[in-house]
Amino acid sequence: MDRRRLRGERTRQAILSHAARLASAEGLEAVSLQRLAGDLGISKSGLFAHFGSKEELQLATVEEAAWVFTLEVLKPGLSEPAGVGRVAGLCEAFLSYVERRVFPGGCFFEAAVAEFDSRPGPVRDSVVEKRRYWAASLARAIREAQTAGQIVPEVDADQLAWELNCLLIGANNSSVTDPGDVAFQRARRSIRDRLQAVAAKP
Amino acid sequence: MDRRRLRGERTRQAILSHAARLASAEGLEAVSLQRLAGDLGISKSGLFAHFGSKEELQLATVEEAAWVFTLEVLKPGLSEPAGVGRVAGLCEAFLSYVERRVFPGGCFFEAAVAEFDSRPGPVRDSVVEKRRYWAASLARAIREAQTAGQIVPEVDADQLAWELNCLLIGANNSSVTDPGDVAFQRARRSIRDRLQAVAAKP
DNA sequence: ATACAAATAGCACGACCGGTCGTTAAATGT
DNA sequence: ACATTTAACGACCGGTCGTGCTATTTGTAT
Repeated sequence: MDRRRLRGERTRQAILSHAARLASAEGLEAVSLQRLAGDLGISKSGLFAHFGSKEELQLATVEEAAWVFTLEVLKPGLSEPAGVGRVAGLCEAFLSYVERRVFPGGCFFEAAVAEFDSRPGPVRDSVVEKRRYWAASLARAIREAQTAGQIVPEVDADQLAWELNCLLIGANNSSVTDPGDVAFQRARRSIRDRLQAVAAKP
Repeated sequence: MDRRRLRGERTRQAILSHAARLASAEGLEAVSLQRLAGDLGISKSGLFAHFGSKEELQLATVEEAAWVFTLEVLKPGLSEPAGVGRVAGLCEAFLSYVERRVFPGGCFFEAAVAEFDSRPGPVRDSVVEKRRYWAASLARAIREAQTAGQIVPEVDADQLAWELNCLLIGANNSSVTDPGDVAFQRARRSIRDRLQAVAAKP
């Protein structure tokens, strides 16, 4: 029946979860089958049987990370009602996701895109697409806030989304380099100021 | 005498130059001795003899990249007289350095820090230190502009430097993902607007 | 021209890589 | 109870990695 593959599905999930967390810190390519299998206490061949190739494992890892990102960032961010609150909510959800170290190495996709940006192939395409979707979500929230009259219509939504995303990614990068939470303070302050500057007068 | 090592010094320079360009695109760890030697038409052991270990090769590569960065970004940026012009000059020099693909994979240090941020060791330390020096240079230029009365004294120089750096790095990241020069347009626009907003009235 | 040291090449090593194989043990269907 | 499918295993393959050790070439001073 449908419960037949339960056992295999569970180990597969465990593999992908661990692979995503590991890859965020050490890179997708650095996660070898041997290392992964050793960490999980299973054999390399047993692990490999779940995926036809290393590339398919990487693809599945990206999908797993996307699922986590949706759950941890997009869902809580979009739970805010449309408007500046939703824009701020998305930003704060991202910062919290980085700060709580949902992935030990910071944002999974920033690490992955840095690793694969100059390496064409399906893995790169998948990562880039996910990243674009995030940027588009941010831009859409800004446009919603404009039609709601909470952000002045003169601002270029895509430009503002790009700027906010730069600050978010900058916080992610700084947080893995600098100690303490100074990076998040800086990002929150910049984002607050930036949103206030474009807020429509009531 | 002192010219005896000329031959060796030249090949060493060729190795490091190629290694830095390669590493910016594919990562420091992905640059294998075999690949490097093959590209340069020399033997692996002949190449290896110039450095005692792979780590020393990586360290030397970082130093080489730092030298290039100084020449291509810091020097032209700091040639502007102190003030907002110097701040803008540093930003523009960085953008130009990325845009002209001095390193094929974009800014060498952004690629390197993303790869080594979660991998303690001398390579990481070196990269982080270089990056910090750049951020400090930017902050110093801002403070100079404040004492020159060209930027209002209320702004937090470190905060502004962090923001500008985020935009510069964002342009670097976007440029390897998105086609065309939209990333640089966005960055230049954001930086111009940001500097105008903090400019002291004449 | 010869001697000598620096620069490079040749070669082999152990470790690890992704990947394939046949086999075993457990779960499932009848 | 038995037959079949699935999950996991251990051994192994060819290849590449970084790294030593030794030979050979090459440039220069005498």
